[in-house]
Amino acid sequence: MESQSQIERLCVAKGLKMTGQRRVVARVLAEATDHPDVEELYRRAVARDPRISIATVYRTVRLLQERGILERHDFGGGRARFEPAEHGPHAHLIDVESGAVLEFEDAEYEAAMRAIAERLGFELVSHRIELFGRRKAGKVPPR
Amino acid sequence: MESQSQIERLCVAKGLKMTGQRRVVARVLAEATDHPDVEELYRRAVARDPRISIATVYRTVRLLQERGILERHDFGGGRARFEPAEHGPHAHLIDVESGAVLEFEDAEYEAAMRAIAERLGFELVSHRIELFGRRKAGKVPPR
DNA sequence: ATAAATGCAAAAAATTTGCATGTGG
DNA sequence: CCACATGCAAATTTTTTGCATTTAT
Repeated sequence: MESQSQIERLCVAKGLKMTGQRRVVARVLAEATDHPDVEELYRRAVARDPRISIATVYRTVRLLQERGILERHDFGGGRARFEPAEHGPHAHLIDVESGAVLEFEDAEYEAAMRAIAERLGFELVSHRIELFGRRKAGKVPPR
Repeated sequence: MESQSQIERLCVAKGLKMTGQRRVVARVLAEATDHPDVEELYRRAVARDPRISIATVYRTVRLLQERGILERHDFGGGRARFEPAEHGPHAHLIDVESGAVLEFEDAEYEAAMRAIAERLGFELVSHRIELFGRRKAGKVPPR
């Protein structure tokens, strides 16, 4: 049997019943290096196992989101996109021309964000940092 | 005649044809201190002038967004929410319990964000900083 | 066994669009 | 005047749901 994905481990830790479908979605998410939308997740899931419906994908991402396992993003383009939350602290830089999403570490800013929240009387639960930029001439697109 | 709203001025600057409906939406947006969704914008617009349809509100926010006059946000809860872009540099703190959105200045971080983008080979076009927090016990909700 | 998950298709929401009509420049 | 904006309702798109059936524990 294939080894458990990180996402699946988190699901189990949260006491979720692990069905075949959820395992497939978990694996697809764990393997994604991009930020797929539901339609794309569904496509990838079906490729692994046709015995899954889009309704289940919707139900699953919603569930994982509520459990804090998944993060939902809106990078423009109309549809919600997802990525595992345990991806470590990070922020996004979106290329406004191509829509490509880069990630970068923001460990140094996390404390600062927490401090801001504290100042306003809040305990920081999570954060989102998104920079929208235009690739500078002469620069190679970072891979 | 009522004085022109800031948003309307921007529309004119962009060469947009100013119709009664657009003027109303512009004014509603200019007066909003919150981050209304389309439904809410429509409600407020209709209150000012019933001769407006929701389709026009959709068309208008899309147009203003494309022109960079409006910003679209996804604070969770499923629907897109809007605010004027010329609102100055700012970031949001969302109360995860109530969904309330606070704004705070982030001038001190803007330079840092720009530096990060530069490091990655990008010219910073805009950014988005969203903190999600839980109100700490004993703290009064900031106004 | 049994409470919960799934598929399917229908329903509900959210947004866009075609077209006849109205209107700003 | 006339290109473009609007209203309206229909069409799309996105997401949720009801219910009979299957499945994990």
